[in-house]
Amino acid sequence: MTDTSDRSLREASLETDPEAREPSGRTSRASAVDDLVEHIRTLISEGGLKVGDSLPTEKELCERFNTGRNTVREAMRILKTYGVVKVRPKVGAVIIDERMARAFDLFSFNTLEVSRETFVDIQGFRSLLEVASFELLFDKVTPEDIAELRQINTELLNAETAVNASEIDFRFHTRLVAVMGNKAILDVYKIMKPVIVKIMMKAKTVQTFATVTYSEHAEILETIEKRDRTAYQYKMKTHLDAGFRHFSD
Amino acid sequence: MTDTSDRSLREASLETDPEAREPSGRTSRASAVDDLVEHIRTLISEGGLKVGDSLPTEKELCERFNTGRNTVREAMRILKTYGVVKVRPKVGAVIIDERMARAFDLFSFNTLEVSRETFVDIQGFRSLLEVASFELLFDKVTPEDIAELRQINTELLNAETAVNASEIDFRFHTRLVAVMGNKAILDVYKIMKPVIVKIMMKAKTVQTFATVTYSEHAEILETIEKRDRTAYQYKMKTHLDAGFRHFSD
DNA sequence: ATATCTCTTATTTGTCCAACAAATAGGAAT
DNA sequence: ATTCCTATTTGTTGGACAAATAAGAGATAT
Repeated sequence: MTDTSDRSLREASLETDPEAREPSGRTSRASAVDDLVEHIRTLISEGGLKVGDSLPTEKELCERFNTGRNTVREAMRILKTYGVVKVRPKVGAVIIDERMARAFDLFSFNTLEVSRETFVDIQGFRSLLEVASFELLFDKVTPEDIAELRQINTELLNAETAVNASEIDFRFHTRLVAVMGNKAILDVYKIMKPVIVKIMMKAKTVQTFATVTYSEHAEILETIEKRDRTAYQYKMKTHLDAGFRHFSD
Repeated sequence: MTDTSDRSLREASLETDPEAREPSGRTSRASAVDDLVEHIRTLISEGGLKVGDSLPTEKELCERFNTGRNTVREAMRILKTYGVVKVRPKVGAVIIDERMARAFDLFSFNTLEVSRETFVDIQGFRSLLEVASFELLFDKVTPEDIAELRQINTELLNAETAVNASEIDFRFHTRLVAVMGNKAILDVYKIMKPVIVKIMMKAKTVQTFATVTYSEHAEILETIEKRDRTAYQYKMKTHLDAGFRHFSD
């Protein structure tokens, strides 16, 4: 009873000023949560809030935007999932920037099978990063890099499972890409990790990793050491295309 | 009163079987929401649910995992933000895969200024995609591609604002990357859009776009038409490095 | 009689409120 | 300076109602 009257009263007061709280000219036909997310985003940008600054408490957000606490919580949950705020009890919501880490989570849902198209696309991309950019790679690589790469490669020999081995395989190629010293490229590589690892494991046993993969890596490292451009491109391309025959569709 | 007794009763029953509901061996010290997300993820994978299949209703999830409805809603909100479910009133939550689209949202928070490091990284990446991959580009490009690129470039002349012009500039380069026919590369490019557009706008007016940028694009298109590898690489590299001098730090 | 359309109904999601538990920052007391 | 207490804030739950809508019931035309 009292609840009902309260509601109609509150909603009536809202009706007198519909869409007034919309910062941009959008239609406001979205859900209350989406609206609120938009509000908080403008609150961050127009308030000039930087990483480390705090957002108002849940209660203050309720009052400021005239909405319920669960709505505020769902909006904050979205922002948390985006990796732009970190909520700590009592101290409130602090602005962060962990969007890259969230992107990793995003693609870690690994239920779907890798299609032939995805395989071709991903390996084509990797070919671009790891084969075509050999000039940059040869220019920047140091003996320490090669030593580390060789160290990672030897771990392949002791891997106990194919899953374990594919993780090491991925680390080898990640370390190679890291030589280029470009953070954006490295981030992209890490984001793609789940798919790449899945491709690496395709039709491979732990023995395959310890024999075929290991020696291919070793040969690739030799071409890098000798700065043999032609051999590097050939070996790496062959290495990346190895899994191709398993898509006989 | 009744609320309190109910609660303690329920929680007591839970205490008898702590962590029993944990599918994996993780500590269960995470929040109820995070636990529930994990539960639903295993529900999807172990249930073999595919895109298009439906999840149980909120109420069923409450009963099955013995949790409150708002907790279920926050968990579903996370999954919605990830782009793995789409919830429609009455019909329930349907499994989708719009993670790539969500990744775009993720990086569309554009409050932070582009640092010199980010500029160098991003442009280095673009250089890899647009300069180093000229062989692939020249191999696949068609007269229709070039016609479309030229059409996009002419739109630069009629742009009314710098924001508008930078969007067209981005479309030009996106179209160029699309020629390679690799979806993964194109997706990465689109994800980076906010940063790239911000870089494009750096210290440029709408006049700059209509004069300098326009003619640089036109020259690049000519080198592609003539399959002039050397000229293409030089022109494109120069084009990408243009904004460099604005970082005099 | 069948098909199609409209209306009703029951179910489900969206939002809000109230209550309590858990964590903790900040102050009070020692 | 340390310890304890308290008030505030977030985390979780239950309940209520509004809004949307899928499914079924009923009406109408062919």
